[in-house]
Amino acid sequence: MANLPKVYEPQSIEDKWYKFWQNHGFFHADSTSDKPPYAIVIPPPNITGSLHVGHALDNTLQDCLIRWRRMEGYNVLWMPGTDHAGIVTELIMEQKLADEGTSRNELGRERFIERMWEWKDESADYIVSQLQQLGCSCDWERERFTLDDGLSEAVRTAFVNLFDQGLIYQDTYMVNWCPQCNTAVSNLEVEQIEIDGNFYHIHYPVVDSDIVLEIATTRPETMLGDTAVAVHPDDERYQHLIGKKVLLPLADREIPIIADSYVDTEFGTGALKVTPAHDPNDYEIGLRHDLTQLTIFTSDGYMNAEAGEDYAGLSRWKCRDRVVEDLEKSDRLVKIVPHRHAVGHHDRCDTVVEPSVSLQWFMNVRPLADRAIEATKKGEVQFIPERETSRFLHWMENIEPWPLSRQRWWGHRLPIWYCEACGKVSAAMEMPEECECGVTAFRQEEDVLDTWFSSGLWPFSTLGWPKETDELETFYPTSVLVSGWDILFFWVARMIMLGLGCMDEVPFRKVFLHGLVSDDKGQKMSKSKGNSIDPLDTIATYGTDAFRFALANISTPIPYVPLPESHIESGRRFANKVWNAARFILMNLEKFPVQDESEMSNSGQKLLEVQWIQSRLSHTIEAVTDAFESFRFYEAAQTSYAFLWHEFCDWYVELAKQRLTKDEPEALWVAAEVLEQMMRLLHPIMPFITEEIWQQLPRNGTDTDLTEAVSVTVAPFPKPKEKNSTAEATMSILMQVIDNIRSIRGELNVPIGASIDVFIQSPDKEVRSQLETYLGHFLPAFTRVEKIEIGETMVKPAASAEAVIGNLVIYVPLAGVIDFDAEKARLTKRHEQIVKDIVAAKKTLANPNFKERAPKEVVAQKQDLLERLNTEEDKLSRSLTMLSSS
RNA sequence: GGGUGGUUAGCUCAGGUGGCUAGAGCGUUUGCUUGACAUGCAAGAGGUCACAGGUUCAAGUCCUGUACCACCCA
Repeated sequence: MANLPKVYEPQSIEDKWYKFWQNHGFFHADSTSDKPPYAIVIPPPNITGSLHVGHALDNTLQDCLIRWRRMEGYNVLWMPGTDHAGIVTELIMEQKLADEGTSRNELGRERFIERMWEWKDESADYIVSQLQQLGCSCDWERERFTLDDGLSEAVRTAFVNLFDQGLIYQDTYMVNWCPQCNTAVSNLEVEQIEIDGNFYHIHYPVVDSDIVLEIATTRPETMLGDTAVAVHPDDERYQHLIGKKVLLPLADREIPIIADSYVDTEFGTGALKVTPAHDPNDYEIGLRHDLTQLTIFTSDGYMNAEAGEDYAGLSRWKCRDRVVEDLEKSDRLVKIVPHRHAVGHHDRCDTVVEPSVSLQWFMNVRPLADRAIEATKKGEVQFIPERETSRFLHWMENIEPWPLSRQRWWGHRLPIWYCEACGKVSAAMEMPEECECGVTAFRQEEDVLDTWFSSGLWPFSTLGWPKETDELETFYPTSVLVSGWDILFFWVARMIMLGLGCMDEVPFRKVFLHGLVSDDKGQKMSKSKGNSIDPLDTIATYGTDAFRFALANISTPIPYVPLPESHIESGRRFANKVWNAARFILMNLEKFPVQDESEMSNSGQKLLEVQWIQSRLSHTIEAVTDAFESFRFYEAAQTSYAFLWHEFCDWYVELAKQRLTKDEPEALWVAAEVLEQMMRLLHPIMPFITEEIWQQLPRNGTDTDLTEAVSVTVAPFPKPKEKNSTAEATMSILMQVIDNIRSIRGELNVPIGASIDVFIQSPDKEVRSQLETYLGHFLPAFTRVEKIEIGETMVKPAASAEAVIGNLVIYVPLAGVIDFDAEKARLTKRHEQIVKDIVAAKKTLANPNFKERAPKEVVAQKQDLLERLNTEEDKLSRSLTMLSSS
């Protein structure tokens, strides 16, 4: 065996094993297998360059599930791919073009798209390599991209179907318009951000009177598009003005004063300027009162001619300044009051959106939303954590039409055809041959679809839909979707609706929504905030497995999961611990080779510590399996960590060492077997180190699935065996005795090298016998002891420290060493705690109702506790008295 | 304004359906180069489970209210 380095070196093994797995085709799913299917479609990363820590978390958790199920014998498919991510990717490209001194308009649509494809190839390759470095066991032969031919066909098919069902329609409506990106966006893409703005109070003079109406607005420039002023019909202050007109300052237009109950009398001055073309609420008021919609902005956020010649050509912000200035000059500005309010920003470019009226394509999602609600209520799709269900349902119940079209180039052009002659609109997979009017010339819609439309088809378009493929047959609906909760509405909801619409079945049975990775201040990590961790840097510094362990370890069910550096370091230490445990075992196996692998599990079967560790291992396997089952990855990680470090290494390996000094290798062989199972158990979380170690370990030869497996990746996931509560109980007493002796030594500053004598008194014959059998062997592994004496009764040796465990007392004579004050302080502290616990236990037991109503076991347990505490208290208080009098 | 989640050790978090003497990691104190591991070993310190009521034999856990924090939606 090669020399194993003292410190685990992840870099030297990760590439090797990933290539090994790929060369063996372990990740490739079989579309016609008899094995039960298990499928996950990856949330396709945007081709915006590199992955961030959120992707690392999301994909680590998916890989855990995938690897676990693969080992459990499922026919596993992890479908990978990337998303063209229309607007964001275009923004990146536009920045690149600007750096090159050109622009997308200069390039033209065709050349621009070519550039995008070049970028896509580069970015997708990089993303794939990052996922591979993370250890993701995706089926790379099936990698997809949302603009692939097949997926594009799926988009057109879905679109045409929905159009034919009357669910997709064209309409002139108010939408959120991004002047920066020059496109409509949906509500979801608008982020409300609180900003410090102002309330501008403006006088609107009432026509043919001396009265002025004071209105307050946060956006004075929009007054140029006002077509009314509204007051509440019941507002006594303004009753007499309803039906009159005001002269709109600056524009010098007369506009009506109308009554509408939308107006909040408490808010501002109770008089609302109405700009139907540039405010969603005003738009509704405008419809109710048949007001003119006066558009005053250009699509890129400048004032147009309707704003008046003084303002046309100014930007929105310049215009605001000019309007305020002019109002002041004309004495119409009453005051400016600071006012904090939420303003909608496009989430992709942070530009303030401009609500505008335009002609767009919409999808009426109501019918599919209703089906999604029904499917959810029937449990056809289940959300984890459960609270997400109500968030989902609430959103679905209040869903609004989905604006589908984007005035962009990078994406799926709508399969909408306009007849050049009669203008007839039709939806079709390809350009129609002839229009009803006999003309054969058509023009395809210029707009592209919202990116989320193609993402919404992802769970079945990647499996070949609309073709009827084996993959669809085998893997749809997929098993689970893993994603951050922040895209529940954007993506998960759309997949469910479109899945129901196209496949007549939900796209996945379970949706696991994990938290978002945040920094130690609780802020979501993001590149723009500059507080994010780069996965590749982290992997280079700590190793993939350490990083993955940390990610699994933090993924508790809270909305923001902090990932401090210390957690990743902790992961690295754990990897190193695993490495060194293996190193110890492998080094000693050279000296004590396993004689008969089929006999491994029977090795040393009569040894208490063997029975104990195997029982503890079973508990661990059970807990980890259950944790994966219910998406509690943190529990899987923590349970494995605690067992491997604090039971296996701290106790069992130390005991095995002890056996080796006597040339008894059975305990070592069991250690090898336990470790072998632990490598399988940990493999989903830490794939690389487990493979490296597992390959070198002997395997129990009775299980052919195990012995024939060429990789831990395809070895069976460990199964719990029978537990042994007797061995666990006995071991627990021994461990407590040892702990107490070590405490005495530590707290009373017994020199490390000094040997001590130990006297143990116990009235329990069985316990005495167990101590006699094992203590002599166990103690030297953990502490330096010269002589042990065990008896039913015992006189406390002079100048000794003591410890009490129930009715068992330990004396450690420390003549010349003992510090009586320290010993007294130690016992007093323990005594005080016990007295407190006794009071509490007595109080419970004193209550007659407790004995009547509590289950028998609970009562017995409590009585038992009190008895033990009383015994300990008795012994401790006696010792304390003696200490005081000496 | 509506909704959801949170408040447990110095920090970050665990504590399904109420029932051990409330846990972990990190940090911290003390002592150790003990033949797997100083990315380690050993021994400690550290908590009125936000507050106030209520239900119950029994509340960190369930209910109501309050305070504060975070997020989502309008």
